[in-house]
Amino acid sequence: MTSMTLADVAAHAGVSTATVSMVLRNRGRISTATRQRVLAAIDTLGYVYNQTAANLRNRRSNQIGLLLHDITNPFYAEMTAGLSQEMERHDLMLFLANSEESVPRQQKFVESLLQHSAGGMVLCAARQTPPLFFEVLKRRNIPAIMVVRPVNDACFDFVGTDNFLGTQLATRHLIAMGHRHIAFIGGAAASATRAQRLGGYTSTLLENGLAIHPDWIVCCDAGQGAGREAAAQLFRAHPAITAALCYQDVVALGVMQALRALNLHVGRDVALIGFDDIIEASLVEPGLTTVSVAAREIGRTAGGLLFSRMQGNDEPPKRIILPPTLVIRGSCGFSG
Amino acid sequence: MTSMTLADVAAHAGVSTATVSMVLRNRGRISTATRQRVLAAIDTLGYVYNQTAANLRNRRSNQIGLLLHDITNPFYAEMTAGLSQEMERHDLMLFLANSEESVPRQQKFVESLLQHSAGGMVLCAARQTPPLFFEVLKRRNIPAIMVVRPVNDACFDFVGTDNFLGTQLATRHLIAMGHRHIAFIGGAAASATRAQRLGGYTSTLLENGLAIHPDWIVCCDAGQGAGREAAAQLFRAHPAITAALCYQDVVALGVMQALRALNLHVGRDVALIGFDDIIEASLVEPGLTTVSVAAREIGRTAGGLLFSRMQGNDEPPKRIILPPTLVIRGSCGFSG
DNA sequence: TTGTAAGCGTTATCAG
DNA sequence: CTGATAACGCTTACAA
Repeated sequence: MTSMTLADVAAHAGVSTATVSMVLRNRGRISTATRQRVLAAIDTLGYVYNQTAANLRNRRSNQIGLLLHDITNPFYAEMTAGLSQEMERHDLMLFLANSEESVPRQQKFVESLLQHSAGGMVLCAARQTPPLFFEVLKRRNIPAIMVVRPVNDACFDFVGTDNFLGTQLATRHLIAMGHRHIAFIGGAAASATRAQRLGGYTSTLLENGLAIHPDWIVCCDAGQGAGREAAAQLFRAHPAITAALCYQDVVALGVMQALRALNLHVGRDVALIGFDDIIEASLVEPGLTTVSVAAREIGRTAGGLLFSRMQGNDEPPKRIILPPTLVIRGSCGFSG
Repeated sequence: MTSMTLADVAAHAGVSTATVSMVLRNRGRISTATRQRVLAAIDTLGYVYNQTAANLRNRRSNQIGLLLHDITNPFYAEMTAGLSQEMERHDLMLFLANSEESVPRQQKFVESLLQHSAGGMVLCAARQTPPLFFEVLKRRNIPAIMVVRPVNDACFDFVGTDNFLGTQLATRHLIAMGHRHIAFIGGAAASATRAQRLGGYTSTLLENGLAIHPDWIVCCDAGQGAGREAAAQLFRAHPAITAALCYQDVVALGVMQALRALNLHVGRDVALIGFDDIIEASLVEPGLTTVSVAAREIGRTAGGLLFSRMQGNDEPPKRIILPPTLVIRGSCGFSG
């Protein structure tokens, strides 16, 4: 099966390549008669459209890139599903790269996207990304949407959630449940997102006349194991703590393990709230109360925005902040 | 910044386009002097290689596709990370699609891959995929590796785990713990994977002189709720059962709930084993003993094999089966 | 070692 | 409504 070209189809149908191209793309006026002939020819020849040639000719491709740092994190997996769905609606192909926080890998991926004349990209940039990266990207003026992790550069569109409000909601809930000794576990010290979440927590404590104990605020990596370690230390050192707000659900899951090992019953002895609302949050026993950021929705929204940019939407850069909601399950106990 | 071409670089460096192309690809003999000049020109002009043009000319692209049915499933996310890593090592771009078990979506993705002259693909096909799909794929002779879900067609490479061995290990463990009344819960009746897992279970029973009770073998959907329902019925109808092997961890989690409702203590009154080793398996109380498959490794292996096929490796189709291991936690109690 | 030039398969412009 | 034809930017014989 030596591959057929537009010219072969044209010959077979007795028309020109221009006509075939127009039929394929529903452009221009083509009589129903010739359209039928062309379609028939395509069918009998088993013709496969060559998107590469079209992309070359158009100087732009129908490919977009998604850069993540950890596809293994359920939150990002969920977001990816949302984006993928949206991309498919628009007949766009999705390139995926997993930087694992490596700046060179990220750099290389973006360069590849440029080499492929990608129509745009959705980025959740690695933490150590140098400002120059964004400068260069800007100059290329290819649509780029930042997600989840905001960038100190108002030139880029951003889709994310309101971290501050999220932890405010969570902290208020814990206080309403009667807790006065609330810890904050997780996140990387240098993370801007963490700063916001921490802000929602501390400000709510202060608003309610509660003291802030720096010792009750600990960082840890985004993993179950890290959460477990951190919590084990924390709760041993500070038995007064009766509730914890976790930077992420995965951390909260680790904290649950640690508490169990300490013979503390989550939902009765200690209240726990996570952030992200990953699937696992509803599966564990007791269910994890958590701040839901609609990961899938972030993906869909970013996809929609990117598509509109690719269509030429040149409104000023937007920051779309999806409101978080508190999903209440059993991990904080139940109020009367 | 109107984009530069190879010709621009050539002009700037005072050489021909052929020379520039060779420098770019490290082909042919180029004197160090001209190579320097070319590289300098590339640098000063800010030239970006046009991979699309190259792909058109080569009639083949450096793009490969990954089709999954659910990227949201931690198992597949992990596998994706492994594949992505491997692809990057070989400078291949990864297209991702999430079929969500939709045959049309899957079909469309594969067609897109063909239109993009993809170099190959890794597929975990939707469950309802018609045989014709594979027939057509075969005729295109583009390298395609099947993962996780085997296909009734020896023409394709396959990378997956040894389901049979997995349940053998699990069943042996239960027998070694003294169980003689072992049920099998979960999976879809038509699933080939289930057939294999069931085979490991039944053959091990027979090997050990134990009878097979068809009534103790039940299907259910891949969800906690389904597992709970199935188990509730099963254990009420057959109180003699002292152990259950579950098709998946998620099912096992549901079974745990059902047992709890029946006031049966997992790990003491009833032993339970799952399959997959998802995160939750380590979180529940007691921890779920389960068969673990190295998801990331499956991704890496599939990537390596695909790459070798793209390089022209034309050995007969392979079936690479990665061995599962039994992860022992508390759900079967502890021996001596 | 390097240059010339003919494609790769599509799209768009301009005639007819 | 349809046809002829020149790009798009790179690769690769074949020449020099």
